[in-house]
Amino acid sequence: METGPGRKALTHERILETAARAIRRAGFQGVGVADIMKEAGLTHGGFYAHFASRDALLVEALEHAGRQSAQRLDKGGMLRQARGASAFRALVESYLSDRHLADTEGGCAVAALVSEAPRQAPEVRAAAALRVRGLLDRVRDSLPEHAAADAATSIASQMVGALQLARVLGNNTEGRALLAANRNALLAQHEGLV
Amino acid sequence: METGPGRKALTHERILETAARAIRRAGFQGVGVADIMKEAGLTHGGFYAHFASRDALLVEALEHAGRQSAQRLDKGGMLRQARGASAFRALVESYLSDRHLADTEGGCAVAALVSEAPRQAPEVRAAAALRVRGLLDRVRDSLPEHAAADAATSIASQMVGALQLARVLGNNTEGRALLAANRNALLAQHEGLV
DNA sequence: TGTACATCAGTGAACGCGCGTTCACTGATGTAC
DNA sequence: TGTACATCAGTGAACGCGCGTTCACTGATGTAC
Repeated sequence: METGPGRKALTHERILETAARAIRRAGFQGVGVADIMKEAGLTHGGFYAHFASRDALLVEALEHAGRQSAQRLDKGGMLRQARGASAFRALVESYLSDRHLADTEGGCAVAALVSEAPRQAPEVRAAAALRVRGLLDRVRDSLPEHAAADAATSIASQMVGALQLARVLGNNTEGRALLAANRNALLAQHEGLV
Repeated sequence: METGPGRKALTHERILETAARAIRRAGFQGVGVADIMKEAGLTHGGFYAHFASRDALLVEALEHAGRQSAQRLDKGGMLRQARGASAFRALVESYLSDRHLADTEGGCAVAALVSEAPRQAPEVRAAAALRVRGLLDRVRDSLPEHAAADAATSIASQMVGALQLARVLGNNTEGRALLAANRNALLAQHEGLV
């Protein structure tokens, strides 16, 4: 195992990576400090050498998930755009994909955690609000300049809502149909823009 | 205090009423059996004379919240329609109102609990799926018959997503602006229908 | 009418368990001389 | 080159606490005779 300076930073990153997946999978309240440390291959005692508190971890984990989503969306978007799709179509097809429906753990943190966010400690809630603004920006960036000012807001709301409703219905015909209906409606609705 | 048959049923109802508000306020995992019983004016020991388990309470509480929302929407809708609004406009203005933004506890259970629902026990999750279908039906009923088949799905997704995103941003200018943008977009978009 | 008993909603102490957090310790590495 | 010490990431036992659930009990009411 690597030692010296840099080792702790690597461990820190590993805990964050684990936590970012864990909170999306199980919710803010669904995983404990000990679970996360164990999943990261450590014992729980060392936790407070890395984070001041559980809430501090949640904040950093949200930021980590945000960076990760940005990367993922960039990659997926470029692939789809290489196949000739507009930025907007690429975003919608990626966000409302069956893959994203199934992969809560590796997907958008906003969709995975929105309804819990308002109940968290102020710092955690603030980090979640940042993530919401980030998502709004992403949607805005995918739209052409002449799009209406409110368009990004509506589209983001619909995407987040659709993914969540589909997840409650389940990763089955019913859930996927809800997702497909939203995909079609969004693409048809903004046909003029793309 | 009332006695004899009927007393237990009244208490049961009171626990449900309390629980239905509590889960919307604090989330499925945010309130304990003892909290709810205390809030209902009882001690926690009597809980299992009313419900087989905590999950059984959650199921009944979701159903209760569903009935309550239906009533509330009916009432609000009729008021607005009496003032000349279409059923669709009444629904959108009520669901995406500043009042609903502020009143998580007394509002739509779907918006309050969606992202947590997929993580609950199968029975609870099934009850949540029922509530989602109920919401979809409500939206469908507010639309004229010639509306596109997918319209209700899109609209419900957007409404749920918008309310949640606004709640993360907060009951402030930013949150209310997001709500207003969604209201405007929805009403403008479906102008032909109403 | 009055007494004895059955019913049953609700009480409160207790259970085993897992949580977030603390802390004295270990043991491998880097540094001083 | 070899020895003694400092550093520090990670360990594991322990803490106080609140959870969901159980259960023997209370005490008010309804019923039988």
